[in-house]
Amino acid sequence: MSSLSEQVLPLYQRVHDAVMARIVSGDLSPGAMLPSEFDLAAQYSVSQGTARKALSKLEQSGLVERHQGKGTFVATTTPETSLFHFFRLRHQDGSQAIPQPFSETVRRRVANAKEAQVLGLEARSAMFEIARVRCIKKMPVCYETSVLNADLFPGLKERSPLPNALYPLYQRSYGVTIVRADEQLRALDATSSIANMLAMSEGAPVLEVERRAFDIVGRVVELRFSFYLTSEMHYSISLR
Amino acid sequence: MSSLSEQVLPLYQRVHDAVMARIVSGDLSPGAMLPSEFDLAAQYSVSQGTARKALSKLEQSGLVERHQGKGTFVATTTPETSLFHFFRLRHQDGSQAIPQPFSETVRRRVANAKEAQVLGLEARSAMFEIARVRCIKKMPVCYETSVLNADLFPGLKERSPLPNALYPLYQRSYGVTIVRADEQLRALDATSSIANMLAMSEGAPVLEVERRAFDIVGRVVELRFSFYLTSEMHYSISLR
DNA sequence: CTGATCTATTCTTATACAAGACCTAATGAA
DNA sequence: TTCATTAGGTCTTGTATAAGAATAGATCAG
Repeated sequence: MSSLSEQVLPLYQRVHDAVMARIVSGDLSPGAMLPSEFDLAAQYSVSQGTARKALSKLEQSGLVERHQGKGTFVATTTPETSLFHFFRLRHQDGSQAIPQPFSETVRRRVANAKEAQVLGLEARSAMFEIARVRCIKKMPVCYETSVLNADLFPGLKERSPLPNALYPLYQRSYGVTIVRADEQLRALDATSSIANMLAMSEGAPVLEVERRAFDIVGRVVELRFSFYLTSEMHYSISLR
Repeated sequence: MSSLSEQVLPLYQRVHDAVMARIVSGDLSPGAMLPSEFDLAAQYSVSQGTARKALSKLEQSGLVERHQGKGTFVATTTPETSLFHFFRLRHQDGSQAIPQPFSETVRRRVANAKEAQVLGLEARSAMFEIARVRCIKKMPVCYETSVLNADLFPGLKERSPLPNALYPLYQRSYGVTIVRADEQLRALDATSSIANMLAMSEGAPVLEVERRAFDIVGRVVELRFSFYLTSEMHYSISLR
């Protein structure tokens, strides 16, 4: 009766925490089926209703999906929606714009001070930097650089060219599930190097997005800067 | 047994819908205490547990707040957080920037085609347009115009000058509770009129935000255009 | 004023049954 | 035989209810 989980937490909360731990540790990987309510109840010596409440909480937080008659499964896709949940670019008519990678370079280098601080690492830790230009209908619309802790993503450089959507790769190949992204947006005049890459004139307005991407346990695992051309497109978000 | 609510919906769902209807209609106004789980159960001839499930759903959607030992109350504040939940401007250090209204004009006019369509109204309906410049430390940082259906907000013009945060006013004085806002962001070069109002040079980059604000029942009740100066500030969002 | 008690509330846990999905074996027609 | 259909059975989650615990606040005795 000494461990923290032996606190006076409600039963359903303890079951919830235990199952969550199994998911986070990778013991239950995305797509895997969880024990049924009755099995879970037996495992933890609680009633089916209590196990059910634990699973419902996991469902609410988007960690699992439940289907009547079938079972409960670890969510494969990032909570809300599809592959492109964190792609916020839309055409003027509101339909989703999915820019294709055009050029890509993956480098290994050491973190600068800001990167180390944001990612919670020692100064000068080893990092991967992914730089890409994305196009829609042959027109470059986005330049972005992502920085990742090299320790979390071994062999990433060798996987280049990387898939269009990076987060499913993080999840499938490295067990890192992105569930949240905090972003800071600014309007800037394009620097000459960015203007070059986006085939636009220097000094034209671009939308800069600085993103910190969080995984399930709340770590910042990616720092990303994106520069969007928003003359034909816009960046679409929803506040609640 | 003919009305729609007599469908085969689960009991808790019917109770949920009924209570929600009372809140939306204003019968239960923000801050008001709801019937207890047992009272509600008696009213609708269900068990306490079923009434409880209905209330839990309302709590999840942010419509009510529950406190053990005290009761259940209609949420006074907009779901998530405070007065300034939909104010996304932040200083570079991440702290919230709350710009003060500097100048304001409220006009009554007819809707143009786009406004009528977005707000779901007849063409040339009566509207209120609120135009404001907002400042931080005497420096103008934002110009915004909001367009509202005049029928929903009688006498709005006479209330000028309006408070800094408009949504609490909508809620308290007009029973309109904003729960969601969809936004489209673009980087633009400032037009001469905007540059004038923001005391900046024409052609400098500004962040344009086009917002549709939704109330509880999913109506678009406000169409707003904001233009932000993002040299000292940024627009901060969180995706999940 | 203080502390015990009472009352009204939500919260926790348990149980029973309903409904959906899926598999398998029986059935029957071609 | 072969194939499609059907009927049951079984495992799953969903719905409904009840009983008692925990909490907050008011009341009342001292």
